[in-house]
Amino acid sequence: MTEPKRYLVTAALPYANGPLHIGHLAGAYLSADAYVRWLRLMGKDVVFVCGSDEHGAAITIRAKKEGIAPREIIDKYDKIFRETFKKIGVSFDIFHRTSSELHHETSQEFFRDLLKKGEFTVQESEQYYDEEANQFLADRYIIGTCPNCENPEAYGDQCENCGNSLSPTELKNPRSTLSGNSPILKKTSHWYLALDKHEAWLKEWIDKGEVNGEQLHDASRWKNHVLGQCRSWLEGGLQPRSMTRDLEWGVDVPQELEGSDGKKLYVWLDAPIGYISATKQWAKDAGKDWEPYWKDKDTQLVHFIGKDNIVFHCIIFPAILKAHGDYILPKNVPANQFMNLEGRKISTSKNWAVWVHEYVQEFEGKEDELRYNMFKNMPESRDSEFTWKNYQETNNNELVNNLANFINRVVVLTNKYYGGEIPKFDENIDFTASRSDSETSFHETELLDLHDRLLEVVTALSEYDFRTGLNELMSISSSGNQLLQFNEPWAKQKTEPERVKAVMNAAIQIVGALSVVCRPFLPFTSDKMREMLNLPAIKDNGELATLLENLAEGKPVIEAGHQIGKPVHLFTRIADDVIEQQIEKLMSSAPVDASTNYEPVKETTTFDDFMKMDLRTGVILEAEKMKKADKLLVLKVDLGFETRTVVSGIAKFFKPEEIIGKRVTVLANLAPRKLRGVESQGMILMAEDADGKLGFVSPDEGFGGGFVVK
RNA sequence: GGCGAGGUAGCUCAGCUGGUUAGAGCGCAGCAUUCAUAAUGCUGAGGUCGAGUGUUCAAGUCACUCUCUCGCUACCA
Repeated sequence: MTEPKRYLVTAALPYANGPLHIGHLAGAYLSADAYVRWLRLMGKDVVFVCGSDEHGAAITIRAKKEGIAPREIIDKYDKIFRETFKKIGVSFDIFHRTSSELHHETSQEFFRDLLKKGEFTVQESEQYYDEEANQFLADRYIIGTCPNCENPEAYGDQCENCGNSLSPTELKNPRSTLSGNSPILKKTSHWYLALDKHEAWLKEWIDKGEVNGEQLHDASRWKNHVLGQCRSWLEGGLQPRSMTRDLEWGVDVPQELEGSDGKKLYVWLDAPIGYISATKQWAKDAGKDWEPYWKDKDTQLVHFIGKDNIVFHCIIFPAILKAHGDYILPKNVPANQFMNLEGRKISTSKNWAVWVHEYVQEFEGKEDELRYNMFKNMPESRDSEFTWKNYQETNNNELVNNLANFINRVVVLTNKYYGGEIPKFDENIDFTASRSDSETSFHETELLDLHDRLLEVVTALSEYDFRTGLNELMSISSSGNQLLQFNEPWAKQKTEPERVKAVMNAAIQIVGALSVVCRPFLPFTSDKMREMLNLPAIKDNGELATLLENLAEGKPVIEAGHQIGKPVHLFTRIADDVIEQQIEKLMSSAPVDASTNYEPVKETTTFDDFMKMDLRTGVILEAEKMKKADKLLVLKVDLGFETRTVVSGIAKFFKPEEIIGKRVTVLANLAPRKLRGVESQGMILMAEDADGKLGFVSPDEGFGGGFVVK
């Protein structure tokens, strides 16, 4: 495979329904950013696109709940995204929005095109429609009389009395749960992408990186978990997938199409196309042509995403791109796994997270410190963990003690001995080399060694191995510390000043190289170093490539005679109390937020309705786990007058042997229902806290089974 | 239950198509050192590679069984 002419790098579009946390950074954005910054330093033609994902049901539902327009929500988070990304140094060439006109046009155009190419099948059906609520009704929103058992409260998908599954049109006297009115049947059609048609080539593409015998990428370079998940999907057989929805908020299905009324594009069709519309907008702003970036075979397309997005980026979107015909396929999709926080999963709803917009505020000027820790613990091939303690350790022990300290030593000594002027030296003087500890080494081999070590960082980055790249970076700094330690300029300055000049010159070359190669990971530090060294700011335009060429030819990074600036502390220690404060904040904010998350009180009911329920005390006699079900326990409950079999979804929280003899509250007159083939004759009442944890509602000691609860 | 990904030194993780005494960073111990933000360098201790069985001249690396963690999925009236 030849060297690509240009690169297009995408990072997952963040969903505009909440701010960014460190999991987002570790999942996609920082690796993408390092990759792009590296490409720029190598002088490559690269475009880095992203944007807010602003459609979909979750935003609609939330807007309704809060009584505001979806627009308010997406504007709020789009703004936060932009500020946060900028502050943490994620260097998009464009951050676009899927609510933009250009995006709507682009997705519709795409849709039309796929339609024209016969990629869609239209499946028409009659669906209930609530004229008052002005929308089609999902099955669960319809209640009616069951055709089998005459239960008047059967749902559109299932009757809970007889357990039969139903379709809404089978119900007698259907009514809408939204308005109570009887809905009307209305024809509706949806467009299905014939994914099954693409199964064969997708298989070949995933397995071998080939399409029609043409080698497009090296499949062995894709991550295991990415390949595994794709194969799992392909094994299951691909089904046609609906690409339209009955929704109010989203990209309209092209209006000229029959039946497009009230229909929107499925967000998962619209979102990846967001990469394309973003590229278009970028091209427009930059006066470039967007098409080669998406359509030229010499372009390398890379999607950076979290593991939750794998199938969409590796199966569905490629199918769409291929179906369209003109578009290239991604060269790699280096999806990361998840990052946990202090031993628990990051959770937005439980407020168990480190919010990036808060971090950049509270730790202003310490953006690279977070970036460093993220790269260090990047969940490249399995879930990883962020802890504040570890953040402190990596900062103090690695950034301060190793990197910043090395640079500081060199700058301080150079200022002290030479007034800040990089010394000229005699090429024939030997000094101890950093890595080999041998006396035969001299200046030139030190430069070549530096060249090789930079190359190792470069190689790691090209293989999406950011963790290794970071380690290589730090080992360059370590070798600088060795160089000083072995040669002891502070001791030799008086006795062998000429030799010290050679050593210090070599040391400053390492610092100069670090100022360039640290940039993909630590962009702010890179800038600070350039300033301290009194070197021109990096324009992200091939500086690293030039540096490598020079070193290969034995040319120094910085010429002797150059005047550097005064020492500045690049990183400073983070004290224990700062870390303790953060941990405290995390611990205290989590439960507080959970408690504000109470379920709203339901609509007022009547005493009569309440009295319809027959609640009884009960005692669990037997309990066993339901086979082939993770959550279900089959219980025998003593109700005094009889023993009931009750199936309950509590297996995650209770072991069968532990709950025998437990007093419980039972809804005794609930219609029986079959669950996994076992008839459940009642329901055990459970309390559920904000974390979803369950607890029994138990009568006091002394109550046996069968007594009335009222 | 089905499928996928993992379980490697105290911690965070590398170990590609099976091949000499299993690696890195951090932490820890000892020694050296002071130019530097009590920083640095050297040396060292630490692992029956989740458990078991098998294939092989040879297995962390392949196969099977089991077990634990995470994700998707089904089942929580």
